[in-house]
Amino acid sequence: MIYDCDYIGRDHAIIRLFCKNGEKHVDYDENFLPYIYGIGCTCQDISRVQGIKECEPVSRTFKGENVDAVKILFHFPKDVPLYREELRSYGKIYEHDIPFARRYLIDNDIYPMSDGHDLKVLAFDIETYTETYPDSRKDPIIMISLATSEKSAVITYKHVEKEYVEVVENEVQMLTRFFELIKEIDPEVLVTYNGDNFDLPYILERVRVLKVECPLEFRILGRGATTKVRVPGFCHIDLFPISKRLLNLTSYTLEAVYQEITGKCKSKIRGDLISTYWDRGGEPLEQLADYAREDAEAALAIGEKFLPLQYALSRIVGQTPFDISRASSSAMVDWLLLREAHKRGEVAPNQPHGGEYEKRASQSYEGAYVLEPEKGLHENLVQLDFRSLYPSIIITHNIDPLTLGCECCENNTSPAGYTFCLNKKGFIPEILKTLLSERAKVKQQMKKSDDRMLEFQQWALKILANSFYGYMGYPRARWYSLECAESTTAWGRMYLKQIIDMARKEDLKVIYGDTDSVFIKMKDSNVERALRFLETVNTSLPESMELEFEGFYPRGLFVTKKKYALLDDKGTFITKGLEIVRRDWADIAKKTQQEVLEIILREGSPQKAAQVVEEVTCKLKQRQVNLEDLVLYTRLTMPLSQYKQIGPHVQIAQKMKQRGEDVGVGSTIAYIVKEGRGLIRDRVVPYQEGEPLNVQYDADYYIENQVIPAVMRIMTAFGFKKEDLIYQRTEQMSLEKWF
DNA sequence: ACGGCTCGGGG
DNA sequence: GTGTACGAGCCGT
Ligand SMILES: [Mg+2]
Repeated sequence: MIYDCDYIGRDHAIIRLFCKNGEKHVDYDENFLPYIYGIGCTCQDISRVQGIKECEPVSRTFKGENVDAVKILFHFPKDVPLYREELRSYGKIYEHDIPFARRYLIDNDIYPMSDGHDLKVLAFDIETYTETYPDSRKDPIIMISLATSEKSAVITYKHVEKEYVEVVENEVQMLTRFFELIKEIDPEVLVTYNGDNFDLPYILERVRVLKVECPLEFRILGRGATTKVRVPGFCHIDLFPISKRLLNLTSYTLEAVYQEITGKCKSKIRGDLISTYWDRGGEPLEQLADYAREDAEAALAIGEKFLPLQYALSRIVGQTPFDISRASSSAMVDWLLLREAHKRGEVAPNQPHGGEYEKRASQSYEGAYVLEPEKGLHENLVQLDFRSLYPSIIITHNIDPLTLGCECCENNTSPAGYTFCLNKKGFIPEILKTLLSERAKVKQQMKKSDDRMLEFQQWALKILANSFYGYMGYPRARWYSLECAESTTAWGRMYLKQIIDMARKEDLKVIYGDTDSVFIKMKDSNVERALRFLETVNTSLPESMELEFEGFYPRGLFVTKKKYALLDDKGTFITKGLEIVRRDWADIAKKTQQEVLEIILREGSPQKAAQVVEEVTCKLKQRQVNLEDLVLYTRLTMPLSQYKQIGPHVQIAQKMKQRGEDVGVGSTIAYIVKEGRGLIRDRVVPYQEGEPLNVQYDADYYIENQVIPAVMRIMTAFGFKKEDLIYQRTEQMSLEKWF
């Protein structure tokens, strides 16, 4: 099984395949050469370019048509970008931007992670001595924690009396010991949380500053926001980008992700306090060591959850887990198609060039159909969903850049006005069919076997199949086609509207519908009628399309399009689009919103929810709330001088700086809005934990700009106005009653 | 409603 | 590394 691939050499590339089949070993291949394709030029032209290794005529297809192409070979991968521009003057060039190791896997029909996944995983994490924000040139690393499935440990250089702590003399020795341990443990996979952007570049810099002998190589690829760190010989997986892709959370701190996955809490020591814990020694130091260990253990736990899916995707797409774990689903589809094109002798279209990307990115088209909900609280809801709506539409209607625009299949014209030929094979629909039938096979196997790998395999296949529609509208896609993307959603709208119409004709009450699902309100918990409706619908749908029973919900709250909450029959909450997510909301707003949702769904009482809001506004006015519930946090991400929009946090940072406080890039600004007139940004005061505020907070601001907007997202569904929710000392309502 | 700006994880 | 992110949410118009 191959878990990573790269190449070495200065003027001749040698491919390295990192394998483990029981034993670990490296395979080398020095007989593979970089190449690109040229179309519309001859080898005679090309051989005029000095430095090219070889040129040979080849027959290929391009956009499905036979073409005479030339295969231009180079001595070394990095020669490609060197000669690219010159070669463009002789004709069109293709496949000129494919990293060498990836090209190798594709051309040699090698699929990484193919048999068995018995890889050894080591998770690690560092703690640094940081007073303001981390500066790897001067702030030392003070602890390194490691975790494997067998044990966990912390290395440090202050005395800590804990059985898992190994104490050494200084930072240099700690790093040396860390490298030694990696060698001893001998893992294939290195797991970190945000290691691409923090831990690995930091360790590398410390190694340089301290001139530590380092047996590992860290290759930093891409600088800035897209930094990735490759450690040759290992597969480094950063769980942060994976967590962002796979989970839907309000924040993606290690703690939040760990809790989501395990249901367990872990301790957290704020970054700016770590140096204090270190300096104090004694108990705080022990707590710091515990925290460090927990971090590595948490990363390992998250890794155990996410790695099998990455391995499965890697094996299906045919690229290394290192690359797969950092790729968007559209990028994965691109690599999958590239490989399939190569198998078919098809030259791949180029990525957008010049202004093409911007042009594509700025194009918009009509998306899915969303039915305006019948607002309010409903009971006994049945949800019916199309099974893989977009994949089945693409297959049924043979939606593909190459089948687009035919004259023989007028009856296969999308509501967007594009006709797709049904008499020739489409590239994308064919691959999609294979993925779906693979998935069906895996699901069959799952009935006979309880191999957990099958579950991840079918999940990976599902993810990929569902990514094809988005791919066609993805501006960087090689097989980009706005017409295809547009036609897919157009047909989707058509089918969903058909279902809604049919349901209404059968006298079923449709409460809401979005993209591929409808919610039908039943008279009681008996879902018989909905199931009969399903059967009727399915006989009328095209063969590969199917409407399915998705679930029954005793209660559901519908506010507007895309904003609703459900309570399922197990008592679990499902909310869409309602919750305030960003941290520029104060806790009081988040908590009140949550409480309102709970009361409405569990108790079915919007009136009681309104009362709760009124109570909160009352407490705010009477200054009975905790200061911590009012604090707003925002991070400074650039030097103060660079801000074009002066938000409250920028304003306060400017003030703090004038006062001589150190507010650099990366500091988190905590602030409270105080009473007064004028712009909010002129009325912010910094908040220090535990310090009493010597000004009054602005109760009106927290009511009008925090609590009310947060709960109004929900309460509008019941016709409440904001005046109904704010506590008034004079009873306006009772006055009205008298007249 | 739309477009431009800002942010994220790590210490 | 023969590749330079991206999507959500807010604010001002
Ligand atoms: Mg840590």
